[in-house]
Amino acid sequence: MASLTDHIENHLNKLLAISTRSYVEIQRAELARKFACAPSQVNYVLSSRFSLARGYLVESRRGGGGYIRIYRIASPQARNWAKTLSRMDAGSFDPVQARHFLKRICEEKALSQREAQVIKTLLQDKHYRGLDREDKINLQVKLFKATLEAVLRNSY
Amino acid sequence: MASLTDHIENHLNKLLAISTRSYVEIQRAELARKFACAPSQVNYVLSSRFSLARGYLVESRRGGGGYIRIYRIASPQARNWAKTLSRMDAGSFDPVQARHFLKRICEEKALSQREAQVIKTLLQDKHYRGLDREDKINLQVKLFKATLEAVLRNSY
DNA sequence: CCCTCATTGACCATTGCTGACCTTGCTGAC
DNA sequence: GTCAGCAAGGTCAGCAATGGTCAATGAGGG
Repeated sequence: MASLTDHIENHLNKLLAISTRSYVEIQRAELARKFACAPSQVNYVLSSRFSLARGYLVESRRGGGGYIRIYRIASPQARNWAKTLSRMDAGSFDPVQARHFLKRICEEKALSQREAQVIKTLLQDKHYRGLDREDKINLQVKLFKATLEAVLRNSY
Repeated sequence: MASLTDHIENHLNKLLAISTRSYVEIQRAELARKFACAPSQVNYVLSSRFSLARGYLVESRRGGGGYIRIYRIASPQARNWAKTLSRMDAGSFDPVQARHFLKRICEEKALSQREAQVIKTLLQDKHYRGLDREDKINLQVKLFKATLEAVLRNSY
């Protein structure tokens, strides 16, 4: 069911695709008018669909002549994923960010759709019902890291 | 005596039959309205008639613009694995057999080496240290099944 | 009379959307 | 220079729109 958020996401992705630069520049109010929604809806789309973990960078300026720029950032190399992975621990782990990370390396072609799907499954809280929060997070981190490392090991 | 459940099952099967895709997409509330029943009745139909054991997969999303998708697993072979999977539970689960199962579907080219590697990783006991034996087995079963379901869902 | 399958409702979780209020940058009057 | 005023964009709490779970209850068939 394509929601408004989905439509706006699509629109922005199209703009990015046809842009000759590495970014696309929009005006929040104008975009809101085009989709007949509240301006803050644009912020919602940006934060839920164009986050850093998904490989985008958003930059903006307020005031007269203000704008919002959305950059598609260049792909990190495989060794950087390892670094990112190693930085993850129970303390800072966030399943949402982890999912974004998966989507990202999937887009980089380092992971197939199916592989991503499999690993994403491990991040679903429902499988860990009955455990306390700490055990759950701990397992999610461990399995997430272990499985990704297994994949990356096998890609050479 | 055709029960409400039977009627809904029939309806969904018709939709599946005429669908051009490998799945049908519905909205729980809407379907409940059409059959004048409680929304949770739909969940009952899904779990009792469109289970993995019967060769179906169900995927859903909550929130505004949410949906429920029902997939019919296309290949008879895959339906067979699904049945095997659905029979696995904490009582009978055995990591050794699970590995054999992986090996088999790997040989049948339904699973890549890398995918198998990922799933094998989560069968390793070492990740579950600190949990009681029962919790461990429980998690291994759940994750094993859930990840393989993810593969099935993506094998079209 | 039981036992199993079917139904329901109360309560919960997740995602999307909006409006009220806040912050920042610019420009012009004085 | 500085202060008022307008023109952006930012934040966040809260409501809306979905679907999920589970325990209690009902209905039929043996």
